[in-house]
Amino acid sequence: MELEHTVDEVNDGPRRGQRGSLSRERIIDRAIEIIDSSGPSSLTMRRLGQDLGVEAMSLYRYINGREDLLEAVIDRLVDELNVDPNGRMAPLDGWQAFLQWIAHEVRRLAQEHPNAFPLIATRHPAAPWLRPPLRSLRMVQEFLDGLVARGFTDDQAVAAYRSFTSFLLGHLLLESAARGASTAPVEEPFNEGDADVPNANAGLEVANYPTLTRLRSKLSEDHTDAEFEKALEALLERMDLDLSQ
Amino acid sequence: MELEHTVDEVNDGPRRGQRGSLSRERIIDRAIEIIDSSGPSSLTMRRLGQDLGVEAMSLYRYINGREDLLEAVIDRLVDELNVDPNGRMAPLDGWQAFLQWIAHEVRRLAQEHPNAFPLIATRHPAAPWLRPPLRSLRMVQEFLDGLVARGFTDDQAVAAYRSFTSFLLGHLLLESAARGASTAPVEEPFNEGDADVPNANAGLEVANYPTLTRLRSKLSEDHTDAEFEKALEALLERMDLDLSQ
DNA sequence: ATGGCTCCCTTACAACGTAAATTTCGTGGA
DNA sequence: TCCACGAAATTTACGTTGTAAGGGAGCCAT
Repeated sequence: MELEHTVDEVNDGPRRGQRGSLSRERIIDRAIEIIDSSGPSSLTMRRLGQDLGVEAMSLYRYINGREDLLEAVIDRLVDELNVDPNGRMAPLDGWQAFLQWIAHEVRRLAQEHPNAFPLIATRHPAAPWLRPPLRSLRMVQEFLDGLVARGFTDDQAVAAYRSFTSFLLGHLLLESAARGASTAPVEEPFNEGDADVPNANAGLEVANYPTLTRLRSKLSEDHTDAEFEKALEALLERMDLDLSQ
Repeated sequence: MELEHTVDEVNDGPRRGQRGSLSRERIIDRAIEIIDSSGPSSLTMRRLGQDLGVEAMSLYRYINGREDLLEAVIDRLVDELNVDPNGRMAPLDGWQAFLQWIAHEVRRLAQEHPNAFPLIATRHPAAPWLRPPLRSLRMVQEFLDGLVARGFTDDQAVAAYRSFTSFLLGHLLLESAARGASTAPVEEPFNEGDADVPNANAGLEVANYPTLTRLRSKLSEDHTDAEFEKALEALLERMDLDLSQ
């Protein structure tokens, strides 16, 4: 292999190919870009190395293997969330505004990285009591602190953590699955036209289900924004009720 | 390879090793057992073949590749759900009882297959308007029919489908993640004691977060049952309110 | 110069999914 | 009884993956 690589390289990091061009940061960044553009299964050590102008094995000086890399990707994404709206929560807005802020922060993350969100949602966190998508120690600490500082008891804060994570996970995972399906180009190889009896494209099969045929267009409508806001409001109302009980 | 295989074989299907011992059914069954016991990543064509007393390539007569197998596994699991409580919904209980029934059906599935549920939850369904975990045409049809038959308008039924799936996904995915973590033996290889600076076991790191240390035991408590019921009731109440608005 | 870093590359291997060709075997007609 | 035939399972092989192990180039202080 010559100084200039034979394969096309995608991006120009700082000092491409030179010594010292690599760093854990740069590797993770690039990994996120790959996942964003074509899903986690397309993130290959060799492909990642090639994108960084380096051999695959070079990555192992900064990364403890592929699993470690995925963890690092998740941590990076989660860490860019700002749980505490006004730094060290000075003005202390109400807890509802606090939760609204967090919900929208996480939602923004899910929308910006629809292909990465399933990772955040389904990989086992470091501790078993951490619940995706609020799955970093710092985050959970700030979450609980934020609520306690706004009048929640310990038990109420913990209960809120549980319902809130369930809520976020359900809504955002389905949202990002929808977006991911349109974004990801090469995720599912899909059945190439096979002669045998594969379940043919669902488009034909749906004709056997009259109710589905009738409601198909309604089912395809996209009201995600409004639904998210509605459901979030409902959750907050319920929590308010539980608090004053 | 002699008549009796050299490797230990796990199970006794009908006519182990004989001709005709294989079938799509048996393959899928075995695949589910493997996933249940050690997670999807441990489901290997070679391992599956070996468990069935057969070479890996033999499976391809009945299955269209690994992706197809995973789809089949999901379909099988989802198909064993009985959406319609009293066959062809004769007595027509109220819609709340109807949704309660379904919720508990799906929850039972999630609890019986904690390692498989993430698959059901995150793999793209056949049509983009299908939302896990209610992701089969038959199921959604029966769901919508059930609600319409109980007085829902089309729009209300579709809206219910969306909130209901979000609810189920959020709660059950987190539940099964918790159970799966204790069940799955060999999923995450975990860092073996590395001399370098990997993020050490989270147990030490948690000391830096006072609120977490204080609430750790509370966070580890398991109230999943009560929480699920509570949240389900709250969802139904909200839907009731939306209906009468 | 020379030893010792750090950083990256080369080589190698086992495990994976699966295409293609081949063997094995139960079965029904001659 | 034999044999051909087709279905079922195996054999072989290839490309791709993650990664262990060791080698070598550049640089620095001695």
